[in-house]
Amino acid sequence: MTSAAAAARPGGDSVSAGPTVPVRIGTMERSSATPGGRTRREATRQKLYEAAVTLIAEQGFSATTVDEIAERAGVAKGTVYYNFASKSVLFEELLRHGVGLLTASLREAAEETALRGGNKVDALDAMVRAGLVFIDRYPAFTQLYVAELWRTNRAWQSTLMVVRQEAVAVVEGVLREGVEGGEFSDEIDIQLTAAALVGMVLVAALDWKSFQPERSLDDVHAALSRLLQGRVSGAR
Amino acid sequence: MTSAAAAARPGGDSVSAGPTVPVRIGTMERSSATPGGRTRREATRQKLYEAAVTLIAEQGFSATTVDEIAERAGVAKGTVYYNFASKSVLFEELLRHGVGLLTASLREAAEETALRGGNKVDALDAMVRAGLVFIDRYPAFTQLYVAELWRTNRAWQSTLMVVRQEAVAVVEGVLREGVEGGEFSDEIDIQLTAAALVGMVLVAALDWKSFQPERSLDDVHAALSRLLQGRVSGAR
DNA sequence: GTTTTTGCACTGACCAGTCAGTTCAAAAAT
DNA sequence: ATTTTTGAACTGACTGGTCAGTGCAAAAAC
Repeated sequence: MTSAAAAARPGGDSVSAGPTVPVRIGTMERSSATPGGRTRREATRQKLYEAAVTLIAEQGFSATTVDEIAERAGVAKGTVYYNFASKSVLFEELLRHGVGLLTASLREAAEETALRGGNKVDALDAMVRAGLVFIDRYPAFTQLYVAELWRTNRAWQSTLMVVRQEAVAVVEGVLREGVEGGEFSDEIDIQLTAAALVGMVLVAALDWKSFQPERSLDDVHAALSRLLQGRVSGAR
Repeated sequence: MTSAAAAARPGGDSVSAGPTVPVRIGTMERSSATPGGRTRREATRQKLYEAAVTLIAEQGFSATTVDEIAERAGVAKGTVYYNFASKSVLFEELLRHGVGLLTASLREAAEETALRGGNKVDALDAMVRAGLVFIDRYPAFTQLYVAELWRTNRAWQSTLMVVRQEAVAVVEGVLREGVEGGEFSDEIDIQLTAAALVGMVLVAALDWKSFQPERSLDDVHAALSRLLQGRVSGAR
């Protein structure tokens, strides 16, 4: 209710006034570090992310209840609201968190290839692999992300767009450098090609996880590499 | 049947017991053929499909209410339940309807290419175009389909799998024929490659519709053709 | 002693599905 | 030709249940 006002008001009257729901904690908090180095709070949030991501991937956002999330995370419902302002906010931060991991991973793959003196096709290939590794590790997140990406009229729409662009931009960057360096035709449509490549990996990987989960990552990677490098047409 | 309804009824009840809710009518009913040739019922169902597809694409299944669907279709809520057993059933039949259209379109593209004596790459290219045409015409359906495809634990899961397989099988068929005829390497992974191709078109097309809607279909098709035929690497 | 979590009762909005009743055009009866 | 009947199609107020979010005192963790 008036939690916003209470949160905005700095301490002072700690008599009976304050539920003081801290919606957002500062990064430099002095909150005691646990043996693990993380704050207790962070650990709880992580548990909630993990619970939410699988449930929402399976059922969708609206069909997943806060009670379910709390139960699977093994915490009380009140704890969810102590840590997140609302169900939507929990979801939004989960999206940011997840795509952040992916983007970092893609970027690292591209940079590492460059350092090793690989060409742009190598970089693309490394990013395909990084994408597969990510999806292999976080299949539920991927599922949920795909399900939400092209929706409209949702609260977290803008968050999603920002975060999507960060990830796709990494691919576009490699394509652009490839064109500038003469390795790729300058007639390619960078934006559309980037989207198509992402789609290729995304859908192939989801197909892999859904229908042929026994196959190895290397195996799947090899099949996609072949397609990427145009080694499909032409027998042998 | 609960006693509540009977208790609330003031009197003068009808003789026969049955409320007789006809969920499904026989095809040879005396259902009046309207001027359009379609039955009234069919027209109503079509309106409901159209209303449901956009709403669910925007908001998702659970977040879309039956009241909303009825309102947008311009019918009363009861009419929805007169025509469909439940909200899920409406959605399920909508899925079947839509994917049926896509599958037919893909099949036609492949067959027509074969008739014209085209090779398998031509067939693939024609199917890419057919996919784009479909998405161009039914963007909301596509959106909704992608959002639901990899979910688990949902009532319509099995329906979706069946219908997905029908569509993907068309692509797999062309790839298989291509391998058998020596046009494609026999080392390609048919299932995974088909999924990747579908993903390429799907994601590129959704990107097109979402972020560059002003571009023409031909333009987008050209970009994907280039990628499909491996004309990306290699300057010029 | 401060922060975080718990447990649980509570509220109010919202929503899927129901059902008694209405409409109306075609069929049957007159 | 006119009236009556029929029943598929449709209507919308209503119900029973669900769920996001609240409030708070006490416990646990730090």
